Amino acid sequence: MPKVGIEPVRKLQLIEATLKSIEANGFQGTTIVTISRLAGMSSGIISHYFGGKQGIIEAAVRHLLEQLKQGLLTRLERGDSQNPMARLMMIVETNFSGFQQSSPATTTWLSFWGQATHDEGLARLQAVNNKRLESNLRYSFRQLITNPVKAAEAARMTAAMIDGMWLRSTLSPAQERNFRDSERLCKEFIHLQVERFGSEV
Amino acid sequence: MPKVGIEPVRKLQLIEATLKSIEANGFQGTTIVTISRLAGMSSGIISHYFGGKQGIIEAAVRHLLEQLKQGLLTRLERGDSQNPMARLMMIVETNFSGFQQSSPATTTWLSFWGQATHDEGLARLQAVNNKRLESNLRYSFRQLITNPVKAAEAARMTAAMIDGMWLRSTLSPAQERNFRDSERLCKEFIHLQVERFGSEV
Amino acid sequence: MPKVGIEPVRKLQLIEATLKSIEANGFQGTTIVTISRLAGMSSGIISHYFGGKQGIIEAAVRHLLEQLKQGLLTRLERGDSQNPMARLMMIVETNFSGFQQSSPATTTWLSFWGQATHDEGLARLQAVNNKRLESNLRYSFRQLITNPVKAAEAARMTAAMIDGMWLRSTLSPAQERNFRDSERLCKEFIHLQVERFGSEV
Amino acid sequence: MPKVGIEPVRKLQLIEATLKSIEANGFQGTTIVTISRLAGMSSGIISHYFGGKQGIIEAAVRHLLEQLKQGLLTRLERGDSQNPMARLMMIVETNFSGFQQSSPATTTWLSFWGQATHDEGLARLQAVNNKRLESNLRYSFRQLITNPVKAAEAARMTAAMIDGMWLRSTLSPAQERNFRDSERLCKEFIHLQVERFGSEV
DNA sequence: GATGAATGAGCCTTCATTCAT
DNA sequence: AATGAATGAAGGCTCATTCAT
Repeated sequence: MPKVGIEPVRKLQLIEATLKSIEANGFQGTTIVTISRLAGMSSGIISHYFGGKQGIIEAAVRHLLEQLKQGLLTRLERGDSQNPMARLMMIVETNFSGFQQSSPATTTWLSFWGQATHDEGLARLQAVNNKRLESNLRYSFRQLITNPVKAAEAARMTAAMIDGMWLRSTLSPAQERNFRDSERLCKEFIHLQVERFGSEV
Repeated sequence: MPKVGIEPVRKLQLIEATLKSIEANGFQGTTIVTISRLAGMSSGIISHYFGGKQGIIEAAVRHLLEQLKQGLLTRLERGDSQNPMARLMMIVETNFSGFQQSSPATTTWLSFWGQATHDEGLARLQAVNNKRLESNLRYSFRQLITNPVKAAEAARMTAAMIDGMWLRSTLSPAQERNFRDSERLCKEFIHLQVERFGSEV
Repeated sequence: MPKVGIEPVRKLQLIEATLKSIEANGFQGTTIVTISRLAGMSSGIISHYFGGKQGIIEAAVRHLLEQLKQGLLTRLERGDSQNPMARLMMIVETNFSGFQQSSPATTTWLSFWGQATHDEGLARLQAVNNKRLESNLRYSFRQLITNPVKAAEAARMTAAMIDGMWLRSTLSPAQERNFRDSERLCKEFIHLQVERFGSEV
Repeated sequence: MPKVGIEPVRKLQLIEATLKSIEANGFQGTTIVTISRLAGMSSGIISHYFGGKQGIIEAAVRHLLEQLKQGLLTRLERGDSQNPMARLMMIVETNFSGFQQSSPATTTWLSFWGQATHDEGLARLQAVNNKRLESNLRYSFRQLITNPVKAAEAARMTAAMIDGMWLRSTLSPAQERNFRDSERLCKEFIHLQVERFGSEV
């Protein structure tokens, strides 16, 4: 009798081990062995399930992106997704939520980004994610700012500020990180934009 | 006759070769051999002068940081460094100037950042640079915004927006990069902050 | 009810899959997996039935040798096996018959030979086969050539020519292979030997 | 001061180690490690000088082919190369000379042949060698046998007999190998051909 | 009997480092 | 001071074998 459904389980275990390893050892320090050891499995299993190291790395990125996507969807379901300003706040919160669980994902993301410029597959995933954030923001800004050019610019600036806050926090010494403040400032920036340009109707 | 000062020349040539190699081959694709070949020297020379690969990488980062620092100093000397708003504009311009010379430095920076979270030496250098940008901005904002908390927040937001714009541009497909717009939006954000909080005196 | 005789069937299917795989992927490219997949069975079955990869390879060689042996027997039954010259022709035809069915066996044989010098089991099988060909030829030559030394030498030379023609054809580019000619020349050589030494009675 | 000419020396040492390893361990059993250990060097040296395992294997084959070629040239210089029959004898002797030095080359050749069917580079080298033998034989046969078709066939048959004798000897148990006899029979075959068809002028 | 998930030894390759010259 | 030949540890990958089911 075949163990039905063992494959998805193993894959998830290995992806989580990959993220742990990148957090602990960095992107360069992460090898087939560090991953498989963290997962409590043999080294051969990775090629078995993902075709190779490249495969599991991309799978791990997709996993993180999916989590981010689901995080926003969950927030939208719970809250007042019809209210544009509330939706903007949810977007910000979603993008900072990864920080609340210590710095695991943080380091991982940056490692991926650093790799993306020289890795076709990762670059594409990254580009999709970047566009999604900006387009999500633009959608709501347009409901608050009549001038479409201003709305688009507000979205672009907000996206940049979110990423910038996130990047600078990640690169700061641990004790100086203040994600709460970062999140607050991003939200204030959104309010500022809407106050300034929202009345230009 | 001692060949006075031959060492600094060699070192500079090697650092420039390092940056060229990272631009051409990526961080991973850069090896002792690719660097030394680009510099027209032997592979052993790198350990000789920098103690190892790690050494030349850090030296290259220091070189880029120094260039950034000098870029601002040069602009301040040429322009009206007494005018706070003019000085803020110069800071923005300096941080986007790297882009004007194609994407060499761009890729390099991101590679370094990705590496920094797991590299003591790089992390320290990066932290120093991050603080300098924010403190430079804060110094001028304080002359324009009376409320010191607001001035500090404006500096932090501006720094984040600069880095975020830079990051997103770097990760975007080449044809979509628009550094001019990025620079303009950062400047507009500064004006917006000053308009909004500058009159609160 | 015991499934009598299921094992021989499985074994034959696996041996045929082995030959197919060697033909398609080469000796090196043939793995437990390529074989078992071609046979539509699990990879574990091979160790189960043959004790390991080595086992199924030897079984496949035995299978080919047996086919060769049966090929001659069939020809002898059909033809005039009492006529020494006719029997010699049949031996030649049998040894070239493998070629008529494309190049499958061809590649396989050479792979086995290359392996045989460092594989006890294969070497023994190979030696048996070589001796059989020569002794088969000698038996008929003795009925045509009185001098037993000359008969033995004729057998040895004929065997060498058959193998040599076969080898050179196999190693030639596909378009240059001419098995018909090879077979004809071997037959002519036999006639030449008999003409020359057969009358020495 | 660069060690001028060290490269050819190292390459030759490594090629000889490769042949030794194939003789001792077989083609499959020959690895980067077995070669480099036999050469008394590190494993990295092979990729350093030959670009990889494939590179050193092909270099080894070229080495053997070159030896064969030079063997014939040397014989032709020493003997009466103008005499067609003498030249034919030299060709036979050259092709059996490898045997005199124990069975090293013997095993190696067969390993290469077995590999050639699945290796582009080896196949080409092998084809060149095969053609050379046949064309060398044909050249002399034409001076002895007027009928060009018969001369070509004699060349083809002789080439096949040489290879076949060689192959069967290699695959025979050591004690049964009789290279002297093999060589003699090949020579007798040539005489037989010339006796039979040479007078057909 | 039969499966196929999992193992892990062994392979080739890369590359920072060393050191005799 | 400078070279570059040589090293060998470490990486990713393959694949015959094992074994719980």
